[in-house]
Amino acid sequence: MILDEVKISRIQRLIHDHFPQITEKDLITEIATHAQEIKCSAGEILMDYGSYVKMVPLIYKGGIKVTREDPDEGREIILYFLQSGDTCSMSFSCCMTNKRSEIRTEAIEDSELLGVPIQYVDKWMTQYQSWKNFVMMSYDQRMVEMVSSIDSIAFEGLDERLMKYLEARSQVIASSDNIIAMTHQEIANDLNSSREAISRLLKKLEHQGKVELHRNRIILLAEE
DNA sequence: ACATTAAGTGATT
DNA sequence: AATCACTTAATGT
Repeated sequence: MILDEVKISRIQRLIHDHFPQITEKDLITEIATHAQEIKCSAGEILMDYGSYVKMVPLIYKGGIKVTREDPDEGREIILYFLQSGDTCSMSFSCCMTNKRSEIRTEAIEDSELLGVPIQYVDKWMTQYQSWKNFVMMSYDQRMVEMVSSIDSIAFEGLDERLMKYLEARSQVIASSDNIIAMTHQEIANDLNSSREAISRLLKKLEHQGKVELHRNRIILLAEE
């Protein structure tokens, strides 16, 4: 079918543009043939705590936040953000071991991704060097982020965590100009803190000239 | 003009 | 630093 060929070459381009680590031509063709194009809009939950994972996502557009949740009293804490070029490492370990998801992933803006069925994820590991590298690299990257995330929680004050959060957030969102469209309450939820605390810290950051505050939106000002 | 919701503030623990 | 109670301000109808 001509349509299929169009689809395949489109996906090949996507991989080429967003996943330069993946190099083998055969591999790219395989991804293009077997992967599913998935689109989701902001706010959609892609994977929830307890659900089985049957796809590994290759994100090429948008932003996704990965959170851990306390089942009692819906407290939530950010683990990391995913954006174009990223994949969810947790999904590897989940689908390899056929365990339920320990995390929740939620689109924070309209996102697009390629879903690779798990049987191929496994198969390509032994077959393609660059796939193996890609998987290992993303594991490594995520581990580093997790460790630094744990550091922030354990050793840093809320103020530093907030600043990091804002920076991470503005990176993920393809912001026209560092505008973060969120309420203080939403940020507080992500950081497992209270709205008032966030408001006060944001005020401090504003006095330091690091942000500009408006209703429903925070503008991150460039550092000197 | 009014209601609703976001944000700011002070006091309490 | 969390929570409460309250005020002030922005926004939608």
